[in-house]
Amino acid sequence: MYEKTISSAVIKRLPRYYRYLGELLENDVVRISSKELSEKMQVTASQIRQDLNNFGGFGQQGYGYNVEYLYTEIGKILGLDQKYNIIIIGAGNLGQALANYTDFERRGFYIKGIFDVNPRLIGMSIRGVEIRLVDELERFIKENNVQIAALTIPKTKAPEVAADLVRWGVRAIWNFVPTDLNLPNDIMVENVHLTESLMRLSYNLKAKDEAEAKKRAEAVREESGV
Amino acid sequence: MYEKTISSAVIKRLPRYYRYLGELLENDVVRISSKELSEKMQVTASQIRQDLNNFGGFGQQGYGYNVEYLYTEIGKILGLDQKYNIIIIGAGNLGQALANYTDFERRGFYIKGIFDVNPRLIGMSIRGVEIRLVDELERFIKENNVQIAALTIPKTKAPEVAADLVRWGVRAIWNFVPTDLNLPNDIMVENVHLTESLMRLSYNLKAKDEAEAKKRAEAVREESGV
DNA sequence: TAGATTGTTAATCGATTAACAATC
DNA sequence: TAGATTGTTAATCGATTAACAATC
Repeated sequence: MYEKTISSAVIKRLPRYYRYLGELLENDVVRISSKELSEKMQVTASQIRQDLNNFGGFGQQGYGYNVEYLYTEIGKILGLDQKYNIIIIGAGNLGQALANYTDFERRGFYIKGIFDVNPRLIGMSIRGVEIRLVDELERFIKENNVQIAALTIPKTKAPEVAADLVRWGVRAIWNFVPTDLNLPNDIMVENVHLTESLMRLSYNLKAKDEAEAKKRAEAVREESGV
Repeated sequence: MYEKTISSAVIKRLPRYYRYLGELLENDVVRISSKELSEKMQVTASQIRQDLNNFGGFGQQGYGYNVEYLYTEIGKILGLDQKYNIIIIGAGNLGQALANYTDFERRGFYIKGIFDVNPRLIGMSIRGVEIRLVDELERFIKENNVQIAALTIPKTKAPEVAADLVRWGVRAIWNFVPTDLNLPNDIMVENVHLTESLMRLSYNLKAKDEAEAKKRAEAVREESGV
């Protein structure tokens, strides 16, 4: 029996559907058609129906989708009906910012520990979560059923630390380090590369400037007679 | 004359090429073929050549690509030969973490100001950059040629603040707020949605668990005779 | 010159959109 | 029942990969 795997383009869109449905729910909207939703989200209705039907038929002909039901179902698909224990490796600015972000818990992601190599930070705690020395990692991961590790450490240390984490039982890495981690295939890696994100912005700014400069140059050429 | 616009799939890959080439450069590698690079980066050589040829012929038949030259050229394409002034709106944990991140300056992104509504924070400074009251935004943007604003404020305020920023001259928004900003087409928006990123991780964890459970179930069925 | 590797055209693959029968 | 809207198949579009002539 063959297992159809869902394309990553579809997975990327699911959280956005989830967000829009959550907002509709907050506004007490009971039902919505793919057409209405498509107008709000600026995608095609066809795409919404195709995407959802990868997972099942959640709608009803002639009616559309029940907002609450669809919201719950997408939540399940995304695994938000489960709880995940997270640790943060690296208690620098970004690590601390993540630890302070309260939104994750609402979705079932619980930050259980923060680790650093700097002994000065040890004992401090952020929102009740203690900062510990990395020496404790192995024991902590095993004892606390840690599934996800957020990596916010310097680039040079990242490959080694990531390999350790995996060896000790972590199944997914949320990687904020600007490098590619080469880990076994069954380990999930989700990259958040902030500098790359900024570069895309600057590309677009520059491309826009160049397009405008070109347009201006053409206008001048035309004026000066052809 | 017709202006070919580069697909966003290509743009997304450019920073990664840039990163790999930077590392090669650090290791004093002088030349590289698309084939060698493709093996390092785990993409096809064909894709590398296609991507680059959107912007020009940077290589040489029989030789490959000069690492330093290609690095510099991709930098120019990404607009990294220019300087950008950034402000951060929202001096919470994430805003402060961004302000502390020194890597951005290396790429030409200069954080010029941090703004908040909380008067208690005013006067504090992070790496020499003062936190100011949002009242000063309009004047500051105009006087400092600010092109990019990083948005790290609560969701409820985001649409209004974004509209103001654009009105006062900001051309690009680096949006950390979990919402879609509806801004004029000529304003660049780059989203960093951390919760969505975590959701993709949890999707993958769950999908993997389910696939394994299924496999186990099948194994049992076979054992019990068919 | 011979070998290597690009730049580019053609073929393939996958994702998006359109269309419509099924059905609530 | 008639109208609306889904689920799904077919058509289109775009992106990736393969192939190879050009050329260093």
